[in-house]
Order: sequence, then C-alpha cells, then structure tokens
Amino acid sequence: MTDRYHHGDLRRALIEAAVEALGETGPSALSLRAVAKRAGVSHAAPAHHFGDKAGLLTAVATEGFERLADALDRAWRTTGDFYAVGAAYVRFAIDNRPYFETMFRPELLHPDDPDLQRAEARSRAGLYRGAGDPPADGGYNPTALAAWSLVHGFAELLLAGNFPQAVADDPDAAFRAVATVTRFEVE
Amino acid sequence: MTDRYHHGDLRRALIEAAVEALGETGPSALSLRAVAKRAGVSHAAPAHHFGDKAGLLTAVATEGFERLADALDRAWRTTGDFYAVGAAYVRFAIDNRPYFETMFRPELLHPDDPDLQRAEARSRAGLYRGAGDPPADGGYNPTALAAWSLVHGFAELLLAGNFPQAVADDPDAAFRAVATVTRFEVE
DNA sequence: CGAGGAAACTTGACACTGTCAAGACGGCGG
DNA sequence: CCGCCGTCTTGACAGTGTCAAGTTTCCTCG
Repeated sequence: MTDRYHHGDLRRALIEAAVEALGETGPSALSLRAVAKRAGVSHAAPAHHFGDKAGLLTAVATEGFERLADALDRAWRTTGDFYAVGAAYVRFAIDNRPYFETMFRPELLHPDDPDLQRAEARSRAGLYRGAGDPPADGGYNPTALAAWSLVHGFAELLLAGNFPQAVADDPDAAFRAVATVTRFEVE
Repeated sequence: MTDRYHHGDLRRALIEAAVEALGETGPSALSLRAVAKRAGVSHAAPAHHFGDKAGLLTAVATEGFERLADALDRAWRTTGDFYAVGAAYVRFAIDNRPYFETMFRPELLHPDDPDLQRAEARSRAGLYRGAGDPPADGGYNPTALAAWSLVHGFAELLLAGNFPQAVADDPDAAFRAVATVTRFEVE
C-alpha cells in the first residue's frame, strides 16, 4: 500500500504532509520539495495533483475553512450562544494553527477557486449566525463585521505573539475577559 | 550622487526599494535580488547592510511601527477620541499596506531586534491610551486587548479581501458603522 | 485474455532564489 | 602619499518552483 507506484491517495497524503510542514515552517517558507520528500514521492509529484504550490495551499485552506465551519456549527448547536461561537473561532485558530495561518493569505492561494469559496461561505455563514439580520443585497451587517473583526484580530495578534505573556498562558480566559467588556448593539 | 561607488545612503534607498517591491509582490514573495536591482546595486549589497532578508524586512517593519505610532499619536492629540485612534489604525493599514503586511509576520522578521521592539512598544502605547488603566505587572487590560483586536481584525480582513465589496468601497464608513455598534465597558 | 490508452508518477533540466567567501574600490586619517 | 577600513562587487553554491518528456501502472474495451 505504501510503496506502490500508484500511491492510492497521494492527494490526501500530500495535504497531510503539507500541514505537518506548515506547522514547522509557516506558510511562506513551505517547500514543495520538502513536502514531497515527507510523503515519500518525487519532487514533482505535488504539481501533478495541485498544479501549483498555490494549488496545494489552496487545498489546505479549503480544508481549513471546512473544519472551521464545522467547529462554529458545533459551538452554536450545543450552546446557542453568540459568544461561544467567537470562543470557538479563537480555539480553532490555536488548535489548527497551520490551517489558520494559510487560510487568510490570499497572495499565496488561488483565491477564486470554487471549492475554496464554497468553504469560505460556509464559515462565514456559521459565524454570522446570531449577529442579527443577514446583510441586505450587496450591503453588510455592522454587528457581524464587528464580531468577526474582534475574534479574528484576537486570534491573529495572539498567534503573532503581540499579546502579553499572560494572554498566551491562558488564551481562553483572556478571550472571555475581552468578550466580557465588549457589547454589540444589534440594530 | 546616484552612481557613486559609495552610494551615500544605500540603506535608506534599499528600504524604499523594498517598500515599493512589497507593494507589488507582498512580503512572502519579496526577492532580495529584485530589491537590489531596483536600487541599482549588486545582488549581494542588501546583505551587507541588513545581514539577512529577514533583516531588511525587520527594518521595514520597524519603520512601519514608527509611522503607525506617529499616526496614532497625532489622532489622539488632535481629537482626544478613543475611536478616532482606532480609525487612524485602520487608515494606516490601508494607506501603508506594504508596511502593515510585514509588521505582523514574525516568522519573516527578527522578532527580538531591539529597534523593532522599541517601535512596537511605541505603537502599543499610542493605541492603549484611552483604554483605561494600564495593565498591572505582567497582566493585561481587557479593554485595550478588545480594542486592538477589533481594529486589527478589521484591517486584516479588509486587506485580505474577506469583507463584502461595499466595505472595500468605503472602509471608513464601514469602520464607523462597526465602531457605532460596539461598546467597550471600561472596568 | 490481451492490447491500447489514460492516469499517476519520475527524471532531468532551467531560471531563479538567499547566502557566503573573496576580491575590488574609494574615502579618510596618519 | 600611504595604508586601512568600510562599502560594494563578483563568483560560486545549494536549494527552490515549474515545465517537458519519459516510465510505470491500472483500467477498459474488443
């Protein structure tokens, strides 16, 4: 199974190898050849399945958005609480750092990929739920924007190491404190 | 002055060339050799002044934090309004995208560089002003964290193209709307 | 059953990258 | 005028992504 010429599910294996490598090097330093070596295939094998380096990262990002959407749905379903969804967003960023770090870097992706956009839409829908009325045609819901900005900014600044040590030591508590002092007036 | 062997202020010229290039390619695709060519020097000249590719990006990020601190100070000085400082943060991200995009990518920088850390501290101080009491020793002020998260997340999501078109068309109005529905309870 | 063709993967090459060592150049103090 | 040191160049090296061509395997259809 492992040393066949036809791998079986090399696409899957490459994505997993990429996530591993991303955890060690970060998305901008990812090496396609290193991913291929990790999966035990030749250096040009990834290109066959993903076309591009950006194609591989797009596949990773797509899977990331799917997982994020799942996590947000689960949080909403089990608690019905708007803030719990936000906490789940932050948790996801911490637990799935390799995914999260590639999901919001359009310059490394194929941003127009249909699968990616579908997964993005699923995540957005899961996040917006509970933020009042959905936006009118072409418009936006300020409350939804505000909530997304808050949780996303918290996650980014946390991962980038811009917060004090105490935040990194107990991010959940820190986010709870942040959520406690923040009120969104649903209009 | 321009074609001397000793350039005069090559360091400065390289930073400016880097910012130009960053505006076109983004920080992860920046090529040192392209920067050198743009500045009209040999391909190894940047290494002499900055040691590293990360060193050059660190210099750019440092200058970015200085400029951000200036912008935040100015906003506070002229308005005395907490939300105006937030708006200035978002404006800075839009107007100085090449800087902003490199400032929060520690994996591309030398995060322990003393000059960088000084400039970061200046920005943080400018942002925290007006967010209630400064944090206790080793602790954090939840209101300051929340405000920073909100403006930073808004800026990141905007630049990454994750917001509806209407937001991109008039970001200032969108941020005003976001700030209007958000209340921070200073404790 | 066996031939043909498509799909999966490899091999080799190319231009480009960052980094390093060694050398050429230029201004400055003695 | 000499020597020296900081500034920059030249040349080389290993590693990168991508592309074209070749090889291997599987599947299907006669």
